[in-house]
Amino acid sequence: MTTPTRQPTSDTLPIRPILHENLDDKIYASVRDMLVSGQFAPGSRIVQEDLAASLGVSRTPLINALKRLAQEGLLEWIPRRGIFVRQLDLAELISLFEVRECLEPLAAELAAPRVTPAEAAEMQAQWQAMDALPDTDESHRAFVDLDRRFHWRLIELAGNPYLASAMGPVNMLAAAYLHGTPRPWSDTVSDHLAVIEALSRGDAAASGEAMRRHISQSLEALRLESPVS
Amino acid sequence: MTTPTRQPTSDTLPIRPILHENLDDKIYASVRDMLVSGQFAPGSRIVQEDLAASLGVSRTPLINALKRLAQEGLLEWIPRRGIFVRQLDLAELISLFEVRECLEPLAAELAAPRVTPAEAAEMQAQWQAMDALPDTDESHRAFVDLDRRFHWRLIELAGNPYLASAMGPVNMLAAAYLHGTPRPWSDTVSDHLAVIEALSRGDAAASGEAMRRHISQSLEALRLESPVS
DNA sequence: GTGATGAATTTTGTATTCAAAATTCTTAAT
DNA sequence: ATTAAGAATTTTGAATACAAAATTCATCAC
Repeated sequence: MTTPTRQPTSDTLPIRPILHENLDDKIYASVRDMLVSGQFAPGSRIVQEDLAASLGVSRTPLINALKRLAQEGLLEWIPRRGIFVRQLDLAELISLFEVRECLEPLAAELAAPRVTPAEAAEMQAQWQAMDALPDTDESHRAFVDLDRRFHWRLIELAGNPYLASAMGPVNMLAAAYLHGTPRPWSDTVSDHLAVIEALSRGDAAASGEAMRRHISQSLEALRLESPVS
Repeated sequence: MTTPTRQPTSDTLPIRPILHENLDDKIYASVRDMLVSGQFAPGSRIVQEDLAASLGVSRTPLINALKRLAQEGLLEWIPRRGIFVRQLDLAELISLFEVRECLEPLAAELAAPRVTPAEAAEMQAQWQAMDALPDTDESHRAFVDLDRRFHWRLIELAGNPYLASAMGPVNMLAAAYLHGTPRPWSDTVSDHLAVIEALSRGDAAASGEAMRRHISQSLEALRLESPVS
């Protein structure tokens, strides 16, 4: 550290974002995970003080986290009334997938020229392995997890921060409320492999198109489903 | 009030969202408008206590509002460092328009079957009137305002809450940082009239396509622009 | 027994307070 | 004169405190 690279002093954005984690963020992540993994009964009320106590923090940072979750749609905050765990009906899930159908292909298009051959090969291997797995609870979890990581990775690769922040809540809600896949595994796997194939060729249009087909088929399956899973 | 329609009592979502405005929301709206109308120097730092004092509120609700604005991308919140007014460069504006190019056509598609002939006629009249206006500062404001209302109305008509919440921040950022239109007025007007024509026919595909052309041409114009307006 | 009225309790919304971290300013040394 | 070190100040992060609103509970009238 011989060069004390001076920070720009005032009225300028410091260079590095820094990740000085504060309590808000930790509580946010923690409550979000509880919600996504279904640890609260849908529709149930959250009492600030109780949850604060059970997390061992004060109400102040908890409120910040809850406000954020409410903004993202996982909670419903009704002023002077209370905070409730959102419950999505089928119509809302469909609305959610209409947005996904639009944004996921964009992610794939933008990601196509940025995927390295090595990463494409790795993705392909992972999904091919998935196809061989037995239908246990364990592999179900692995499947859902790989699915989430796959879609999120494409968004990262796309390198468009506004796409990422638009997709964040959408994917979270989808994860929280879609506890079973709407279609058989093997269909999902072959869809993903088609996307990966197009990505590995760096073909943006084909990648987007393959992704659009994938999501729109999930959407079709949803439209045929019964009200609640 | 002879029928005291009892609210569902516990562990259920009350029926109506209610709009019991709290300080957070009022401060949020107020600071957002200040930011959008360019009342803070881009990149400048916001000191919580100063702003709280100038608004006549305490830091607590202000912080909530600022957190929300940071999440939406209008502010940059760096923990233990400060809060700064975001400054978008051209690359970020382009990223923003890539997302718009994707979502606005969806809004138009979904809105098409829901637009009444009366509303379509009104929109058409408004935009035709715009075309005749002289190039003054006054009519510039009117133009920007009508543009914002037009796009937002389609999103409302689309009736997809997730589309709306994805578009909210995107449109706000676009409004905040796009202080001039990237293309000549008359082009924008004819684009919009084309969209309205398709909408009035209830043709979802054509509406979406017209909207996509509109946004993608703005995007093209942006790509040719110099770094800052 | 049913329903309404009002008191008691709970819970939220906001302000205030305090400690920890960062920045700025001052002073001293080379 | 320039740099470095340390003290003073500012500002943020988080807890606590308090008032206003809503809910619950108990009592009483019919």
